[in-house]
Amino acid sequence: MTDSKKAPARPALKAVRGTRDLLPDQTPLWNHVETTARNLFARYGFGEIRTPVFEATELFARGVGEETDIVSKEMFTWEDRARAASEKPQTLTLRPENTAGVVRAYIEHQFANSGALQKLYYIGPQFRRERPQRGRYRQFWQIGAEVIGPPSSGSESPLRDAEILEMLATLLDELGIRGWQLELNSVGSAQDRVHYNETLRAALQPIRSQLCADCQRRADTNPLRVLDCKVPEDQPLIDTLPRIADHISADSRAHFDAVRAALDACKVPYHLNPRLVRGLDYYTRTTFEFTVTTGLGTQNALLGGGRYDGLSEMLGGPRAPGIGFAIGEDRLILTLQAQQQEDARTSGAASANLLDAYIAPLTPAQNPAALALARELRAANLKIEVGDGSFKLRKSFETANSLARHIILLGEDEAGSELYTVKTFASGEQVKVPRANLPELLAGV
RNA sequence: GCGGCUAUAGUUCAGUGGCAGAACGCCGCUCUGUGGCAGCGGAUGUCGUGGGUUCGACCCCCACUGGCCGCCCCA
Repeated sequence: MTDSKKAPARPALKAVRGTRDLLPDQTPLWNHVETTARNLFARYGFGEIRTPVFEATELFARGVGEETDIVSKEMFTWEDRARAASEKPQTLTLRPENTAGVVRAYIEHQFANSGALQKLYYIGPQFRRERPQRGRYRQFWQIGAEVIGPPSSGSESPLRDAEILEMLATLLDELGIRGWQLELNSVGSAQDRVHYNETLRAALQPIRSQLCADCQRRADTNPLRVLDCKVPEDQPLIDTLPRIADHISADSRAHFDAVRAALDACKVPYHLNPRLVRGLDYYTRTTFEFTVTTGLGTQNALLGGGRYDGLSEMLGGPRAPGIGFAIGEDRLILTLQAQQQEDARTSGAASANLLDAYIAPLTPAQNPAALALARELRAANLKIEVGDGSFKLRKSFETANSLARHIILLGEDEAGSELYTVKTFASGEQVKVPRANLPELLAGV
């Protein structure tokens, strides 16, 4: 080592803004969420897809929409070097969402030719250059799924919409998320949306001067977003605006009614929200959000999704209607953690994730035997930590008590005999057992 | 991207223009093959970074960076 104060002061290296480390005290919960989701998706016939974390910028520009906030100001984009002088450099982007990538893969691998309905899920990081906040990070994780295929595969069926929603309700229930609410709406077909936009624009003209500054701007740039306004004073006026539900085609209405009928049959509760507008251009017909009240502050949307009947064609592919969703995994975890804290306050119980045993060699001479014993017990699928013979016995006990349910002493007494001294912390009982009986003893509580 | 609040020990947080603090945790001892409890003792640290004001700045001012809250938007 060098002298203590010689090193020149340098700024410490830190995880960059909006990114973070997930440490061992958190990762078990993440793995639990992901395992639960994988098992559930498998039961519904979904297969996993993993697409690249970066794609050609054009994919998102065309898929998500040039005018959306995501594409216009939130993407991490850079220019890749040209490989040859004759080649133009390519503009690449870290994926801000995963649906466009999945649909790109669907087209690229000619899934449509199979004629089959594709059910695909993904779990992975996404990237958006936003101001970080609770429940909003620059690298965040989404668990999502897509159902897509040629119309002949039934991809347009309202049954698919309802199945997705029912699956999500089941997932949140299985994870133990309490108090979730499903917000449901239909924004109509692409054509419906064009017509409704004009209707809305016209209706906004006479009242726009009475609206908040943001809404006055939205009235021009994106009238649909006026419906999303949260300023209390604007609400009475917004309530007078024409509703999407009254301006969608008979087909779209029938589709939406069928989705609702199937949800009712499955007893999935939902809340019709005629103002639910989603920010990505590709959404058509059914749109939805699941919200919670615990742990997320104003970022109360746990997941969102909807139908995207025209996306494949927007990306140059065949007609392939689809529906999908993305769960904000970070937000799901925040909600679960907030719930756990609530529970801890009421019950006071905090369950520790303890190892099965801590092996304490009493002198350095026992270290090799201790490691050999650990190897044997770990092979028997037990969770084991090994101390060091230089530790004082007191320290071994203290360390063992914080890490494990049992301590195994390994000293001169034990070395000669084949009997091991094992103490169980919960009961305070201490016994001597033969080596062969160790796994059974340690596995018990 | 805009506005507000904030940054002190491993952690949670006090603090005053003049020697850097508490609790918990950590280490040691009481206690040399027996932990939890208790007592005693000890170390905590570029006071986020860089400038400025001042005889003197952890404190006041500015900038930057990070975090939190709200807006925008989204998961």
